[in-house]
Amino acid sequence: MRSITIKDIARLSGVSVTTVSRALNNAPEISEETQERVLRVCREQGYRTNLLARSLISSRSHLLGLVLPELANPYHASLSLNIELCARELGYQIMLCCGRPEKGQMKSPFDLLLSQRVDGILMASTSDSAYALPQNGPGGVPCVVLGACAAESTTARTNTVSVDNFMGGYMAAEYLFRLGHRNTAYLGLRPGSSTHTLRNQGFLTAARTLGMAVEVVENPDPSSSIESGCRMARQLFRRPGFCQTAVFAASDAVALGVIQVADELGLAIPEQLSVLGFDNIEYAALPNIRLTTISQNTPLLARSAVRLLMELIESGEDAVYTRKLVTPSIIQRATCRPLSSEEAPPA
Amino acid sequence: MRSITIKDIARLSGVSVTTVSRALNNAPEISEETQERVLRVCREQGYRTNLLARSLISSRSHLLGLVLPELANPYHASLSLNIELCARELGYQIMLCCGRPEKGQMKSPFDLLLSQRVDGILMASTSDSAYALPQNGPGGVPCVVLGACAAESTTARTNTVSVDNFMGGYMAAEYLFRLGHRNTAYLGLRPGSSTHTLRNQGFLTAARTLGMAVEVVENPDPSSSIESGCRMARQLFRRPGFCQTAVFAASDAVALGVIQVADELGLAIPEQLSVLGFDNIEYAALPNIRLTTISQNTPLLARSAVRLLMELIESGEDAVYTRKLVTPSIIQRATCRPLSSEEAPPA
DNA sequence: CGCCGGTCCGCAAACGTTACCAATTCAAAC
DNA sequence: GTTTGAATTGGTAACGTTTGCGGACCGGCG
Repeated sequence: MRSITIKDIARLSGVSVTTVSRALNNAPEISEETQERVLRVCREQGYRTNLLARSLISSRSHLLGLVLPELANPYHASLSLNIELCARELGYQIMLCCGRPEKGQMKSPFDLLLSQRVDGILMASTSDSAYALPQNGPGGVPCVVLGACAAESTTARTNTVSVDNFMGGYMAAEYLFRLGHRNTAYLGLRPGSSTHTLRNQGFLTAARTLGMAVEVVENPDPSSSIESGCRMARQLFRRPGFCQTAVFAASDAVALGVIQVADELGLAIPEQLSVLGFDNIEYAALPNIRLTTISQNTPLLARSAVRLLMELIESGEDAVYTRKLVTPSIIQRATCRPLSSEEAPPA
Repeated sequence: MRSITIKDIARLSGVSVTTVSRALNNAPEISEETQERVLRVCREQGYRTNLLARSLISSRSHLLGLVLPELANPYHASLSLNIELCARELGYQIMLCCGRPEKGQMKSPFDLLLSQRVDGILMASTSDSAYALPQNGPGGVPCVVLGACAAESTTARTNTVSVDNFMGGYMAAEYLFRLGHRNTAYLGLRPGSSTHTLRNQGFLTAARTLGMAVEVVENPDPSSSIESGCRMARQLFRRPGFCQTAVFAASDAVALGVIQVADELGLAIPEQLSVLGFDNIEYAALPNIRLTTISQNTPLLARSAVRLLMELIESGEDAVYTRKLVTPSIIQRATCRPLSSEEAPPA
């Protein structure tokens, strides 16, 4: 059951192990003839490099650790997938490790990954910051934190890649303005969260520049969900003098709440009200929802993170910390419509 | 930047490397006193075992390869998460590898994983069976195929773990019968797919036993989706003498289509029609859907698969192939209601 | 005193690679 | 004819562990 090694190949093709190694890594100092012969034997025997041994001696494992929060949402799924894909293209494998650091006697994800001698760590941020990175990085290898919440740790000594939430908010306002809307509402997320703050600021900044009115509705709940979207929508619709023709929900979950309430109240979307979301979660694409929304562009996010991590690994740089912002894009579906200029806002 | 090794510890605590090794693996042939001393030095120095070296010599990497299809859906996300969790509890790490075997010059996932010397491979089945396993397993290490479609490869020499689709169909019929329904419909999946066949057979078998009428609607499309659900629903509702009080949709996607069409036609759910799905996809839990459905129980599925793979690894058995079926469970939400016995079916 | 058994420890060989340094050949240059 | 140099190859020491075997020490027994 022993798998065949470089020694076997050497014996079988009548050369030394060194030569076999050279043939495999097509080193310059080997004759084409020998190389071909050796490689043929390798193929015949089904030889496979033992990467453990290679990593051991080169002290580079070409492994990347990926730390995920314990909950499985489509966002993280897509992130993981793209990360793996990009890493593999660049010659790296992904070692998975899902949250829950101190459950029972289990070691923390970081310890495990470091023991496996990963070359770097990619960490999808959790809102639950119960376990953040150890103070000075995970200890020895570079680390990139990835995702929206990463912005919160703006002072920490970490490398982060996240969506540009400010820009997203800005784009939302521009988009609605271009459609002709002049009276809009912003429905927020968990108050104080950086995601909320940035998207809000972006939206308000653009609105101010463009001269577009914004009614801000604060999220009453500690966490934002469809339910809190419902609550905010009801509150908005019942305000005296409600005249908004479009709402920007700071997350798709909130947008779904808005749609639900509008449905209940017989408010037609998009005829009477345009709704714009943020995140492009899977639900948004459902045929009976078709939510127009701002997409985080997970593939790009993933690629940027992997690239950054690569650079850190190659350079060995550990004194300078980078922060990348990825510009989101608008996914046009069916919940926003242009407003002709002579249309009066509803009473 | 060299990380500290067992040799450093040996030097620092004045013993041999052997002794340090024994202390770390708490071998019996070491005095408690020495062990404590060595371990203290390890802690002080922040020593971390180099698993590469350990794996190299023990020829057991405690690594499991996980092969996923290229598309990221919540089902696979949940699966991966649970697999990782379970594996870690049992002392194994997961090495991720996502589909797309022969894109460009990239090596196949299996080659990569085998080069990393994983102890076993877990493969989430794809409907796209373009790349199945190499004929005789992936070559050297045990492999478990996981997921619904796995049933199709019933003759192949593979170990599989999948949900018991027949039982699911059976449970569906029993459930609807117990609610009082006597006239039901079954809306199918891609014709010829094992998932469809088994769920259908299970449903029909139970219905026959119980004496419950079933109107079967075949899926017209090559792949089943919300749209095909819509089509089947329209076809059913327009049949002359339509009298069904409940439909069992063989997947949640199909069920969503049914709900949508019922909505359009003003057919109230669950008042006029009960709808039962299968899969418990994320959408099913949305507050404005609340689909009653049969759940695949991914955590259990994942655990079973990991357990099976472990057994195969430990035993070294490679001549007998196992097939595990996991019983699904019913998630009761809001789309099914009991029918009082005197209620007449709608005209 | 010699022997035995047990407890604790160290030496050195492995695991499958790569890297450094030398050795060999052969042709061209002096 | 000797030197130089390039091209190709081989031997061997690493990398950080684990493991088999043997040695040292000690207490107890005949």
